[in-house]
Amino acid sequence: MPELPEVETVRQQLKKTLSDQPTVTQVKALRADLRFPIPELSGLKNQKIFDIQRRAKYLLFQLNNNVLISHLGMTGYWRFLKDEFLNKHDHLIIGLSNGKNLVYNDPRRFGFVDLLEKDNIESSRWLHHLGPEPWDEELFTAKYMQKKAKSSQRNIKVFLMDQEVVVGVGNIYASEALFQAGIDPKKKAGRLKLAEWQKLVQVIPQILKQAVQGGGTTLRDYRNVFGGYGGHQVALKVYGRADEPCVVCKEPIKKAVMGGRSTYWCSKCQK
DNA sequence: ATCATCCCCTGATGGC
DNA sequence: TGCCATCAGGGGATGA
Repeated sequence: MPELPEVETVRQQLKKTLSDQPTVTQVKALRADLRFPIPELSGLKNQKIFDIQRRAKYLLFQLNNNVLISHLGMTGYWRFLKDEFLNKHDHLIIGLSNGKNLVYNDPRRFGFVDLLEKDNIESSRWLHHLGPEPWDEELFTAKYMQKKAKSSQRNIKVFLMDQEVVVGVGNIYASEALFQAGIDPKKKAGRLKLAEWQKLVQVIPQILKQAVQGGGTTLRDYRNVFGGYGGHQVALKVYGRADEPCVVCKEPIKKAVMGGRSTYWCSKCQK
């Protein structure tokens, strides 16, 4: 479900809503596991949530002694519980000192939570292998990408979605970025010219930022913290638009499965 | 080292 | 209406 822009939207909304830095008063897991077992969370009690951060597609709840890490998988979302009514697939409730209850809902349970020790979370099992943030101008450079792709036989679409290469780009924004950069998704990553990497390195952060500004993309499941839809789906140029005319040249948009996922592109604009 | 495949799970949709 | 197949935005584990 959520790629970087959706997770970032949720982060910003959570951070704003929890700006009073509440203390955890109660934690209740309604089942034993999501994608992975839900760890013992009673230690969160009496810890203050003083910041909400993001790394890749992970949310990081910064507490006094721990970091609660949350991945939304395909269908996970956080919201604030109204009244006492629980929904189907509510799995985790975190009671807070400000009277709010934070709830995690995830129908497919591809998401998960874990509790990390505070120091060195970058070396944790969830984060240690991750590539640079696309907004990191120091690390996410054309040179870096070219080197990383040097011996890769994979096509560029699949390569861009590899979180070890660069984080946050999922299936939607990979197609969108390649359209914006004018690059054929079938092209082998190892054969891109430096100029093409430069274009991609410029376009990827741009596309992700625009999507955050649009409140993320809701195609089916994604909901923000207030239960609302994203707004960015209207701005997608190729994703989900098979057979529709290209917004630039009117050529019908192509669709094919690459790396097991639907990929959309314009065969005239992307070479 | 690199990469394809399988799999976790529910729900929406469309064809018959 | 029911039944069935297909598909969905992620990514860890496995093994070639």
